[in-house]
Amino acid sequence: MSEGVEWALHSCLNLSWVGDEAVTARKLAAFYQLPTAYMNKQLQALTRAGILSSTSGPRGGFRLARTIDDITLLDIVVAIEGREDIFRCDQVLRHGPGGSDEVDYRHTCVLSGAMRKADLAWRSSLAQQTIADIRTDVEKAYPHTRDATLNHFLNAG
Amino acid sequence: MSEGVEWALHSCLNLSWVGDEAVTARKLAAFYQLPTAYMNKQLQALTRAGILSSTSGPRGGFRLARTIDDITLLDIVVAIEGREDIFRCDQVLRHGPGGSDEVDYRHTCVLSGAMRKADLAWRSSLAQQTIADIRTDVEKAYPHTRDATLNHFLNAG
DNA sequence: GCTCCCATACTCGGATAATAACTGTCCGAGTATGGAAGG
DNA sequence: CCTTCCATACTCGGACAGTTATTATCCGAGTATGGGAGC
Repeated sequence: MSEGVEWALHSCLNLSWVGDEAVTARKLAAFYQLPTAYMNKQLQALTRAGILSSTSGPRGGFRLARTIDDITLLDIVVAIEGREDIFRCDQVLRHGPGGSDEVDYRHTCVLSGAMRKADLAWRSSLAQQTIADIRTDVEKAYPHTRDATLNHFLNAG
Repeated sequence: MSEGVEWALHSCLNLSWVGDEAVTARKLAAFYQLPTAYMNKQLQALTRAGILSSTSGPRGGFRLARTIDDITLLDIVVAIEGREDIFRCDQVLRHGPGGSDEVDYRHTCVLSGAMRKADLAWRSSLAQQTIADIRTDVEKAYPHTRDATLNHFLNAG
């Protein structure tokens, strides 16, 4: 899985602390000493998915487009990685004896169904966790993080 | 995820029908019109994992090394893909403000934990399904498959 | 006829290229800013 | 002094290379087979 997911997750969390002010890709990347342009690429993906909104020009940047209650980990993963399942079924049964080009074996193959079941368990777990939940947990476990992050974005950089 | 997983899953199922006789990589690949040498590579991985046992020379090939009750989908996935999590945590917090090289953020980072939770749900689902279960389901849904497969391996090729 | 031996053909196994995906980078299109000119 | 305009600098956005992982292939090491020679 692409490492961009990790960047996106942390950036969304950071943006939730910053609040309404737009933050540039440069600042979000510098926070973790990551390449700016590539970080920008991930933020673009989040924007296309409707998780962030972007503003051009001076005082521009990215900000959250929705309430953090309404941003699940699955949303972010899908925005970066795409909608495809972890296990991709190439339908080898199609080329086996008695295989047909007109059957969608992703629906009939038992193994495909079994793997899909696991995929759904994964997605379900991700869909049940929102950025709001994560933020709450972080603030409970590491109370200083919020202010430290806020200061770093507003003062430095 | 590597397509080799799909090949491995179907091959294990097919081997469970064949029984005790060794089947060559050539035959297992030809069954789905797949490249022989690359199929061989996947079967090697399964052998290293202790799922299959291999025999060289004439009348050689691969056969199941364990009871199908004792082969889970997770075993096969791990044999092909390795033990790494779906989401790999590169510990970006390490390079953030206040980050330390001596902390393992895979254990402290809340986001990492959340992603790991989903990974575990996925693995748990895979671990609960054995090849025996799959075989039972296939034989119920498609009663002719077992004999058709057996005939194809014993007579043809 | 039976046993032993050997050449043979067949199989797996790991080392080696071709391809695709991910990672990283660059420059152009568009925009809010901030100052200068004019009223 | 206030308003309007414009040049400017800054931002995102998509198009372009470099690098790693996946896909595919090849040839050598080892082994059970099957026939032939010898007893």
